[in-house]
Amino acid sequence: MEGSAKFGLWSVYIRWDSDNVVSRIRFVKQAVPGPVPLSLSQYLAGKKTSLSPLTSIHELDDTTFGRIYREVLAIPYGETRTYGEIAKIVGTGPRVVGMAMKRNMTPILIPCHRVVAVNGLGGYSPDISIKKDLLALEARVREKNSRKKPEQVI
DNA sequence: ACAGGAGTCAAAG
DNA sequence: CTTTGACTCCTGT
Repeated sequence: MEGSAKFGLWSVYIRWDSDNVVSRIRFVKQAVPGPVPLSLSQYLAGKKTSLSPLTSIHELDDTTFGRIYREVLAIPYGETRTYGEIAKIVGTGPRVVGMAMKRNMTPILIPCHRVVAVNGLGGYSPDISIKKDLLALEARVREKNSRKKPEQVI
């Protein structure tokens, strides 16, 4: 199945199968007719902080890229890590982490927007403003949720 | 083999 | 403050 959901000036195209395995997510300018998973539209609306039960087609094996994707998946909603931090955990260089992010077939699901440079945003395809907007959305939702339970703030 | 990245750090200008 | 260079190491060709 495939379709797209609006996100600001862009649309989020998604293709997935009946087992909730997502084979492609991509930002497009023109909407693609068709359904999207409920969890995605709720995430984009700031009503949900998890994309479950969706899973990515990417292998999370013990190759360098597999380990990188595993670490990126573990970054909590609303938080960020730097390329260098991920690289250190996985035991590789920061540029390799950037390379893995660029080749990520399922952005948002594997939250590469939460991986930033040590001194700024870092890059994002096809448009850096999408990364900024996703991080702003998560920060806003996280702020709203923490206001409900002040004690839970770290 | 080899070039080149969504990076990082330190040193120099 | 900005620029430059060394470092890194995996991937596609």
